[in-house]
Amino acid sequence: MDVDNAPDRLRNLPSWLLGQLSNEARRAVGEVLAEQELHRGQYALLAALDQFGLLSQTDLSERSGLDRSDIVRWVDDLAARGLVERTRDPDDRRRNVVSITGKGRRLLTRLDVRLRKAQDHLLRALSAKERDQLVHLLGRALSL
Amino acid sequence: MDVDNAPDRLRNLPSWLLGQLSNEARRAVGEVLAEQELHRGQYALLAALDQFGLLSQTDLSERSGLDRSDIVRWVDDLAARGLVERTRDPDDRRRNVVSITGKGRRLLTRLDVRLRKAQDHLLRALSAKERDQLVHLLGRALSL
DNA sequence: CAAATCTCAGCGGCACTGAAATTT
DNA sequence: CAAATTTCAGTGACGCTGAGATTT
Repeated sequence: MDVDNAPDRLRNLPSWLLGQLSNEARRAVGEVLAEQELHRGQYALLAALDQFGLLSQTDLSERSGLDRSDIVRWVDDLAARGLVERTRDPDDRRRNVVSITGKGRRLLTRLDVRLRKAQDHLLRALSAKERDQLVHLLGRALSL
Repeated sequence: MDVDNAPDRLRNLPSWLLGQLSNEARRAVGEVLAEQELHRGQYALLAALDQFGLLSQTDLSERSGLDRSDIVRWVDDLAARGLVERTRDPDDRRRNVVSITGKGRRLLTRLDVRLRKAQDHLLRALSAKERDQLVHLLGRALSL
């Protein structure tokens, strides 16, 4: 995509720019994750479980930005593959307690380098400093 | 979404940040466009036609970032509503020539203020200067 | 009872693919 | 013939909704 071809109304529209770059990002990350037969949502779940330990599915939703409904499906699949474990919370039997397994952790670690490379390539038109700026601005825009 | 709840692997992953903010942007813009019964892709087409005049559908795809296949569907609908016109190019009968109508132009203009407001609200956590920085960085990242 | 949590079925927007049809 | 353009049918990932079941 060369943004210079786009009309001014789109070139100056943050939401359009975000959408275009987000599409490229989705494809780039998707290719890396596909090597491990992971979807992006599943990666988000593993990342949250690795850092925060035991989580209910509601907590998982908050941490990962995924919808409660999709959590169910992703966890089903991850559990079937031995990457996470799901059990009823004995203290509050409405809740599920989800945790990552060693196998899941190793998978996460294995992905780190490949994902960082994909990000660098996605943002190859920016300097390292500019990439940091972008991450910072996106984070601020989302912190409400 | 509060990015602070997210694990570090996601908080520092440009593609995840882009996806999250892009989701918010899609919803915000979608609500504005829905008032005029427009989809985002249709807005992109109108914006390109308004600025560049007559375009083939292949050109429209390059200008708008939409897939060739979706162009067909959107133009079908826009033409049925009298917002654009589609005719065979007499000089090269493989091509369609698409143009915007007066009605289409007026619709575009009517949307400008509402869309700008929606963008401002989407990025309300950022200062005006930071918004410009963000647009600048996104544009650079897409210019390859 | 109300509220919280999970589950399940399904919808709609959207990016994309592959193949056919037409024309150059 | 090969290449370009449009058209068409369909797929898959994804965000999301609404309703039901269970438990507190």
